[in-house]
Amino acid sequence: MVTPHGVVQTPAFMPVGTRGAVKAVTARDLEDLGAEIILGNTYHLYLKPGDSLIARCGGLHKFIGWNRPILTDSGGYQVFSLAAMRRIDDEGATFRSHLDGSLHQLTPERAVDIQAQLGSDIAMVLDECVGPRPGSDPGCSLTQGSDPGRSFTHPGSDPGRSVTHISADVARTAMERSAEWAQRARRRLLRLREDPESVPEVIVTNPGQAQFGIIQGGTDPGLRSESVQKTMEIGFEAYAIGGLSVGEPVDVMYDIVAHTAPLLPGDRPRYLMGTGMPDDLIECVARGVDLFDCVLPTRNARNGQLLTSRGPLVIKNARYAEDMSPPDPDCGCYTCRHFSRAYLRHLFVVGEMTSATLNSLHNLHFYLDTMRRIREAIVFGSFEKLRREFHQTFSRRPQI
RNA sequence: GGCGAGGUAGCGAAGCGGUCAAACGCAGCAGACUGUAAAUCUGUCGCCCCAGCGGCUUCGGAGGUUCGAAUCCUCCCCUCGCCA
Repeated sequence: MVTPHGVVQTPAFMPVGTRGAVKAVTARDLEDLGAEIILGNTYHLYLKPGDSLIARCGGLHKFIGWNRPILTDSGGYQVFSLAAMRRIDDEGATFRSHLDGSLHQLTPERAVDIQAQLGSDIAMVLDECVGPRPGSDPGCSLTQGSDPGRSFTHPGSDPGRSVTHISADVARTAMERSAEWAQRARRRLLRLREDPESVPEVIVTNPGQAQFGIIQGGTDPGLRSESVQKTMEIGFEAYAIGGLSVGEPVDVMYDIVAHTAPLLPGDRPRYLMGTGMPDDLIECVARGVDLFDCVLPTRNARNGQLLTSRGPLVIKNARYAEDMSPPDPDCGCYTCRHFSRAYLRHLFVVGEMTSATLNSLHNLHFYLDTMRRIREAIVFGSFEKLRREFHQTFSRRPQI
């Protein structure tokens, strides 16, 4: 995949740096780990420090000291994850800021403008992501929403662990609206490309920015097909599969990927948004995916879970208190080369910041190395063997 | 030696006649986490078990009052503070 800031080998994994930083690690760490592209978030960077500020500072790459490719998500995921504090209508999404409670409207056009100012190499269109997890009442809150001014839940409240079904209605509405929004986003970007003077309030900091459309449609293959058709009619540099890994059973996710990916152009990267566990990566590569991002390696690292060649390892468990072996004996990362489980457990238990850093370095290494191995296996014809290996190591998690 | 305050589960700390195996916090133990409101959240947390509105032993110690005591009374032990 060729971008203004360099080439990305695919299949690729993008570490998530929502607010302009991959939590707990430095840009140099990421370079050393071999990360070729990272992800940033429109919604978060718009709220702080603001896209205009970043534009005035020369764009996101310069601002964060990362000169390799960046993909920015549109804020579509926040439409989903902040369900309790936003309202959606055809125009766009109105958010109650999670930082200070202020109201903000994110429209498809605005999401394009913000990303133009950020100057990422790949901009995502604003979409409406739906799934079983966040909304307390997904069946209706997705479209109606209550007044975002009053419905304020606190981070700790964790509203939606319970899995409910996404009604076909809701999935269709979200899919159709996403397609409308995609159309508007494309129109906006083309205008910025062709006649930037006509939009003086936007500083385009990366003229070579690509724009990806996003396929929605929930867990219904028919809706997915429709979404592919509508989105490809508009025409984007490439396409992403959204609305998965949002609480549905993993097998359903696999099936939808298997259905959807082959419908997308084979000569363009197919991006599966927000996935997944290590075995999900290889399973979805097998189904045609080229690009991934996921907070799992970094978040789980901070929460004490290491992903290793032997499977998940919860470093905080008491059994590692005096275990002087490395987290993963087969891993060559900085953490595994230098530190023991006993020490890493201690760092976690006492809450040292280094814990987050060392755990994150390991997990990111594991993810990036997994992608390297997948690429090699494809070239050398050992893909199925590698796939079996991952399947055995990360055997199916129990489904709800 | 005198006066005062207090001794509750690993620690801190509520409770002051029944609904108390005892709130809450911490520590401990386990789990969750998938386009990051997350260095977060959830469960568990006296002992036993066939895990139940189950059994057993608890609230410094010993007696007592009461149908019933962590809660009331008596004596004792021990901490801390002030004064000698």
